[in-house]
Amino acid sequence: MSTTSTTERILEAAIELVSEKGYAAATTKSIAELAGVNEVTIFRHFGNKRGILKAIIEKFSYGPILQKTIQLEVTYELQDDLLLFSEEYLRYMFSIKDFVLIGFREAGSFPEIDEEIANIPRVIKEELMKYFMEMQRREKIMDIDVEPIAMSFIALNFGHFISAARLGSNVTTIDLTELLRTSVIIFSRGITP
Amino acid sequence: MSTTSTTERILEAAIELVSEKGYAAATTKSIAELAGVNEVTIFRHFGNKRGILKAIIEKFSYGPILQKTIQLEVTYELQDDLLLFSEEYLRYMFSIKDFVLIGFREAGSFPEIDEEIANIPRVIKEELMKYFMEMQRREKIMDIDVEPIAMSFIALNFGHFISAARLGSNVTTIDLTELLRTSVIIFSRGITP
DNA sequence: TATATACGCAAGCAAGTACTTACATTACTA
DNA sequence: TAGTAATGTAAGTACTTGCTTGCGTATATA
Repeated sequence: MSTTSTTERILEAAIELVSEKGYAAATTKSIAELAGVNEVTIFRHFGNKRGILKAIIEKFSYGPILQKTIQLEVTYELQDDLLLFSEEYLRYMFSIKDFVLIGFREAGSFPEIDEEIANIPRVIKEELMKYFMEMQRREKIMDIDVEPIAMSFIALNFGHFISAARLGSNVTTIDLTELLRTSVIIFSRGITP
Repeated sequence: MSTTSTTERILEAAIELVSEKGYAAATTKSIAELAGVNEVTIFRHFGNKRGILKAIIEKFSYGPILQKTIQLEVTYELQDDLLLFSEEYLRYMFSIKDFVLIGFREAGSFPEIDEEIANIPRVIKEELMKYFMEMQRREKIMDIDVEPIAMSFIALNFGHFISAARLGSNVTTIDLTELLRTSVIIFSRGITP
């Protein structure tokens, strides 16, 4: 037997299958098979199929990780800070990539997921706005409403994430770090007074 | 009876249900019901369930991608052009929103969709690159590789689209046109020499 | 040693699903 | 008016799916 707990193995299998095929198409039988567990064991652990997804949501919605991720060491050098943020953001998003995918897929049938997914940009927006306001105080960026600035920067990074995660090299062969560098340069110049 | 053809009514119902619940959860019975058609009629028209989705893919892949705006209405005033492009892009994306959603959901089971979805940014990228190169010739934007510039601008707009389409007002209450204006201003300044 | 806990295995059930077949009905067309 | 194409209706089939039940087995703990 493997070292990880049964519950954990079932969850991992479920995450993989649901993110790949969707909730309905990921049968309890296939999940059990991938987890190397008898199908009955799933029901003993989670009650019913919905229970698996509820457990997945709980597992990922452990928010503090996100909070920690964005609180980086700021130097108040605009370009450096934004690049660091972008890199950290993408690292985080890739670490929860499967969950984001599940979120986009099953939001209709599981409203709780929508809640969690929407929470990510909300938290990030607040943090970014604080940073931009401080930068305005130091007169290092333009003096306009910081919320659309923050939203735009998030949109930019999120766009890169989806592009890399779902389209891969189907659209461009430029690697992600290179793309990030360019877009951060553009954005920094764009909000510098 | 309604004026639209039976085939069309079935397709519309299928698009609505599949984009909302996913392919597996959208049963032929429910599609028939929504279309106001007997279930058997579906099989007479499309052979089997997969046939419906194939028809959906074909229906969308024949539509032109953006097309008109970029080539015809450019003024070579950077900010004006980019804003016009952004608005047109979002209008287009919203018009095929359901299809994009289906694409993200069922790409795993229907590789043909992935092909079509990836085609959208690819075509747009080419168009944008041409424009940026012309702008470089006119010395109106910085002289760096145009591909990452184009990719960044697409990422930015795509991010706004997803944000508006899936998160709605859960993250920000600023309306989309306002957001677009700010992000275009930032981007324009960012690539101006 | 005795008992509880966790899991596997086999069988099965009720409900749903995609899909078929056979026949009746309507509407348009030659 | 006769015939053809498109749809509805009814019934059914083969299969899958989530879930349950009953029982046997291994491991750990008291």
